[in-house]
Formats: sequence, structure tokens, C-alpha cells
Amino acid sequence: MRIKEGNKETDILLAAIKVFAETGYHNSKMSKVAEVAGVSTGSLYVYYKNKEQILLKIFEDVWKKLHDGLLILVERNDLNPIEKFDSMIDMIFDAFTESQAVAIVIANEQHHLQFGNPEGFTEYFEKFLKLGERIVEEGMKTEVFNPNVDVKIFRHFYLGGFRELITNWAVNNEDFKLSKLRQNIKFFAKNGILNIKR
Amino acid sequence: MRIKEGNKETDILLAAIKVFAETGYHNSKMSKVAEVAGVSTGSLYVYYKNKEQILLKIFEDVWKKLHDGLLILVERNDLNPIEKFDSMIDMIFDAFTESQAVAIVIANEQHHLQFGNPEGFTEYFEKFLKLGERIVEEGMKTEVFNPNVDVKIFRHFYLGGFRELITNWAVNNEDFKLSKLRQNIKFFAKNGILNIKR
DNA sequence: TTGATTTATGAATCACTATTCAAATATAGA
DNA sequence: TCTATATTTGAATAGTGATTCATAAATCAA
Repeated sequence: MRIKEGNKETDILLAAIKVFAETGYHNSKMSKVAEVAGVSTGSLYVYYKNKEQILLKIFEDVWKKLHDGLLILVERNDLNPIEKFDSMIDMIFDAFTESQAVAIVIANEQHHLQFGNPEGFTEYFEKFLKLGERIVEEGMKTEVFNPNVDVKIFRHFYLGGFRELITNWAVNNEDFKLSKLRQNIKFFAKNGILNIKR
Repeated sequence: MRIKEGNKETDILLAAIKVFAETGYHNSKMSKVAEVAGVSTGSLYVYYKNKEQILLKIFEDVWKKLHDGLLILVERNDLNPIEKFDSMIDMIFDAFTESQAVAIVIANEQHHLQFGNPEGFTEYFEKFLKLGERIVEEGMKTEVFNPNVDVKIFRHFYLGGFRELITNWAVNNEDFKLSKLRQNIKFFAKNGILNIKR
């Protein structure tokens, strides 16, 4: 019996993230991924069924991690909705600023995956959204959040803004200070949802 | 001498918008575009240099139209910054809700084009952004807009939100009422920028 | 009607690259 | 050491689809 040397599965995934981020999924060659991973092209197909499955794995990992984190947050009862909302933004922010390459891949390919696979490309993404909505709806019940805001519209709008901003940071990170980005995003998001009497 | 019959150039562009919106630029075949346009594949190359040039033309048309409209708006001196800001949102909203297919193409391919062509994929997009910034900065000078907001961050965030929302409307338009979308977008955008004393 | 010129065609070309698979290699246990 | 089994390899395959170009068709002017 022979044992696998090293961890090619991980090597391949990391290489794919790097290559996809640099040249975009569609323009990335499997041979390049293999080269960066330090394995043969044949090995790619030992660990992944095909090119698209590699991309899906990248997404799954990101959204699963976010989902699991958010699940814990939602179920805490020592925090009020505003505190949860604030933590949620931090959580998303941290997940995407942890790796510029991952941020770029997610931002660039989410659309294709999301609308290309009608059944939903990863269950964790859908579940993650639902959890986020729960936090917002909790806040609406106690009227700390504006109950007139449409949750679905809110979610699309602010996630879209988030995405665009993070991509631009990832591509041109000298233009943005991360601390300022975080502060601005929180400011925008809260202004959009807090119930403010004027 | 022979005169061209009909307007194949336009037919091809409209067909490309339709096909690209349905299957995504990368998965769209030139033969399909030709079929929908009712011309031969050879004709595509009489009117456009290659596939990418067709995509670029779609973008150029959209951003040029928006740029020209915004230029007129910016230079009016019978409107204050808040009124201009409001009109600007209407203008963008109308441009993208006019054609679902165009909205989908723009939303899906803007990233690839924007970051694939470092010199800027269309001058009109850049100029359009500059004009928008001018409106915001005017408002900051008179302090009707919050001068602490970073214009660049604001712009990326709200355009990103806009984009995400419009795409989802274009793909699943039964989920969103257009009037409600417009109202919500204005609410979010103004909440993000207005200088409100609390 | 004819010839010149422009426009349109679509089969053939050509480049590209994801994927396969037969062979080679490495390891563990006997 | 030797054999069985698992792993790795990369050249060959195979499918795709953008683009080309020789040919045909249409129009106009003479």
C-alpha cells in the first residue's frame, strides 16, 4: 500500500485560488493550476472531478465558514440585534479581507455560479443569507431597525455594495485603508437600517 | 456599388445582448449570435472585429448614454446638489431598468472588462464616475452632504449595491416591484450621504 | 447588359485546452 | 527483496468554437 505524499488536495485548491484570482476563472488553464500547485495535470483530476468543482469548493469553504460563524452569533442571547448586526459585519469583513485572492475570486465568479446553477450552488450561501435576515428581522420586531425597509432589497443592496468595495480593495489595495473601509461600511449599513426618528 | 440592406450592425448588437444575457458572455457562441441576428457567422466579422469588441460596444453605448445625460444634469444651475443627486439616481435607474437583458450583461461582465483592460475599458465609464463625484462633492461643500464620508468608498459601495439589486431584478423580476426598488435605493443612498444632525 | 465594387456567406481552418488513461513510480506489508 | 496496491504522471485525445477566406450574390454605373 502506498500513502499519499504531502497534501495535494490543499495545494491544488490554494494554487487554483491564486490562478483564478490573477486571470479569472474562464481564462485560467488547468495546466497553470497544476504548475503552481507543483503537481501534474493528471493529479488535478484525481482530487477534483473537473475545473468547475474546484471553483465550487472555493465557494463552499468560504460560505460554510461564514455560515457556521453566523449561526453561533445568531443564537447568542446575550447580544441585542444591533450588537449582532455589528458583529455580523465584522465577521463578513474579516472573512473577505483575510485573503485578497479569495475575495477576488468570490467577487468575480459569484454571479456565474449563482445564476448558472439554478438549484443553488452551495447550500451554505443560502443558509447564510437566511441567518442574516433573521438578525435584521429580530431588530425590526423591537423597532430598533426600521420595519419599513424591505429585508430582501436591503440584503441584496448592502451585500452588493460590500462585494464591490472589497473587490476594489483586493485589486487596488493601496487605495483603501482597511480600517476606514470597515468604518464606512458600518456607517452605511447602519444608516440604511436603523430606525431613526427625525 | 452595392448598398447594405437593413441594419445588420444593430441586428447583431441586439442579438448579442440577448444571447450574452441568456448564457453569459463566455458561454455564448458566435454562431448563436449570428443565428439570432439572422445573419451568417461571417457577417459578424464584417461589422465587428471579434467577440470582445461586440461586448465592448454594448458597454460603450450604455455608459456613453449615461455620461451624456449626467453631464447635462451636472451643469444645470437651477438645481441644488440634493436635487441633482436625486435625478442622478433616477437616471441610472431608468437606464438599467429599460432593458433587462442589458442590465444582466452589464452586471455580469463589468468586472471582467474593468479589471481585464487596465487602461480602462471605456472612457465614458470613468468620466461618468467623475461627474457623479462632482455632484457629491458640491453637496459636501455646502454641507448638505456629510463631508466625513469618503467619496470613493461611497461611490463603490452604492454603485455595487445598485448593480446587485438590478441584476436580481433582471433575473427574477417577479420578486421586485420596480417602484419599490427605486424608492428603497433612494432611501439607502440618501441615508448614506445626507448630513443629518442627531 | 456588363463589369466593377461592395457585401454576405458558411464550410474549412486553426488554435486552444479540459480531460483521459496507459504506463511509471512509490510505498507497505509479507 | 518482492508483490500488490495506491498514487502520480504527462503525452495523447477529443471536443470546442472563434475566426478566416474563397466564393457567391447583390447593387450600381456606364
